[in-house]
Amino acid sequence: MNRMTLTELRYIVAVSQKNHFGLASQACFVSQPTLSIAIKKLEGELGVRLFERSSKNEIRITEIGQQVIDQAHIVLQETRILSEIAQQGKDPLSGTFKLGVIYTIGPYLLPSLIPKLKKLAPNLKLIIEENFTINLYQSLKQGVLDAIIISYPFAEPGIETVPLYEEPFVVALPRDHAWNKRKEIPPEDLAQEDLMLLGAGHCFRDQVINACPNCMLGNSEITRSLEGGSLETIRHMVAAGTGITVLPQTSILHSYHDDERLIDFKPFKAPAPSRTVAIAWRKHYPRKETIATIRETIQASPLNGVEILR
Amino acid sequence: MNRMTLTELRYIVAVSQKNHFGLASQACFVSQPTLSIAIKKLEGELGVRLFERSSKNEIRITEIGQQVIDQAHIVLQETRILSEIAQQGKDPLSGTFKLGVIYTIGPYLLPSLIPKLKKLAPNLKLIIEENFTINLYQSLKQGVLDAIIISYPFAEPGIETVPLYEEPFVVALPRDHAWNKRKEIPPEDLAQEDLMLLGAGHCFRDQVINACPNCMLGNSEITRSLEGGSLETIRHMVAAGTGITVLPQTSILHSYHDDERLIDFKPFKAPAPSRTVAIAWRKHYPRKETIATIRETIQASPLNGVEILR
DNA sequence: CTTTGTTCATAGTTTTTATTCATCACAAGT
DNA sequence: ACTTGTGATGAATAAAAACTATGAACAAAG
Repeated sequence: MNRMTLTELRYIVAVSQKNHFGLASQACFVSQPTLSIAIKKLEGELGVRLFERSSKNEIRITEIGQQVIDQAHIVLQETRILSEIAQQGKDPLSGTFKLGVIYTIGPYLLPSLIPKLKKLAPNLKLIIEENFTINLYQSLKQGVLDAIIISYPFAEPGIETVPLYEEPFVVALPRDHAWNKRKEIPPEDLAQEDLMLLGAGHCFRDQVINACPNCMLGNSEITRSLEGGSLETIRHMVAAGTGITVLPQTSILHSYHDDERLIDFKPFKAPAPSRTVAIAWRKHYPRKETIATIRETIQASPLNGVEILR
Repeated sequence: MNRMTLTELRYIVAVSQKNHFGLASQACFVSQPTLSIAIKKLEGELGVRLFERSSKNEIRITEIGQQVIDQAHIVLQETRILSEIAQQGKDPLSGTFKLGVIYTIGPYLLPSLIPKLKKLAPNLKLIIEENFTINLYQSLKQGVLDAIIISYPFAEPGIETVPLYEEPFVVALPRDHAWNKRKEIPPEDLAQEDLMLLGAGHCFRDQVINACPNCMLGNSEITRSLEGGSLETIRHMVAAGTGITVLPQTSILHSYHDDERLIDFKPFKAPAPSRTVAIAWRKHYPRKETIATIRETIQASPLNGVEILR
């Protein structure tokens, strides 16, 4: 079982154009016998004579030969299109890229990242999903997402990560809070206060709990009613004087609204608790250059108060 | 410069369907390394990664890979169509066949031949051209016609002929002609009469002149005015008593009209002059079977009074 | 009637490509 | 650690495609 070849199709097209085996073979950069044999083989496979050869004078294309050559043109045209498709796909900054970001990073990172990427890679269609780490990981593993931006610790088999930056946590107090004269807050002091945290599932919640011993002892009803809320919601509640919270440094950049005047941000006492933000992808993901571009874009002009990690 | 292969396209389509190199290789009846290497080569040529391989679990198709595979489907589909076209063209009794016939044979041969061929080869589209031998020959040589039916002598370089049948000439007299009691006419007697002949260009004219010595001595004005006429026109004139003529035997079969009663047909004295009707084609013409069918059809039920030649 | 030139076909050989078998490296589960 | 399933790799082999040289057919010119 021997099948027809694109080369053979190129040969018969050349013969049909030159009306001459010798000239056609030159046009194909092969010797004349090569072309003769290839066409003979193709004719044998198809079971039809494509050309009428007369010693002198020109070649004549048979009726069926003309139909076959017309179709060969179509086949070759489609292969050319295939090459073009691949050619366009070569650009790592083209096509669609699906990026997942956890809830507690997205609102602070994306507003600056997306316009920069759009400028740097106008042909890259970026699709963003915000979700919990666990859901992003599932989507990444299944191939629904191309990369995700999460917070350490994050180590999964078959997934590679690179840290992007480290951002310290800060304490957010109402202006009239008793601590508003303090320069810095030791993490263990938070145990005394009504600390509002995000619901379960947010890794930021766990990180804060880890960083601040016993802070969950005074676990109030307010905290429970915050399940499903966002950091922004909690910030509003701080402004309203409901309690205090811990926020990532980068969220302060977004405090250009009214809350700003009603909230005091206090750094933690060194060593301040912090989180490491990283980008993760499947180990065998083929478009690593695209990820590198995103990574560089984030690190080239980092958000305020974070430390770039290389 | 190394080009993509249809086999490679079949491989990537198989992998996309099986999501598994091993299974795909089985589906293609090759070993797994064969398939791996072929795909690697194709990816190298296209400059894009088509599949994301993870050791465990299934293969994932990249975004660009999916586009390439979609296009590969199209290419393969078009090659299948090409094969089908060739398959249909295999039937020698399909397609178009252009047959040329000289003026003095067409009207007598074609009325019986065409229906027979239509029944025998319903898929064969027959196109008929009637013309002088010289014009038919030109068209045959140029490939405009596939075969021609002519009268001997006919020998041209690059053209093959096979005789079909031999038909005697007969003399056509008005009923009231002086010769109407004679059983047969010696060719040389025609010199005495007002013989009407076709115009120059008709080979039948030359054949009659050759067969009947001196018949052109009494070359009348009538004969000259017949330039451009047909045998049927001349026959009408015989019926009208204008003169006598020589006709091929097969034309009598068509004398079912009124002229019949007004014309006497007399055979020539043996050896009666005759013409050999033959079919001719280019030596390298590829559809010889089609010609054989036409030839057999003509010879299977010959016209009245002709002798089949093999 | 031979010679010459053109053209495609064929033979024999070489080079290139495709394929195979055996084995490796890797990651997941057990 | 061991086993299993996966694709990749290396060396050897089979298959194909390619080339050079030559042949056969034939038309045109001497």
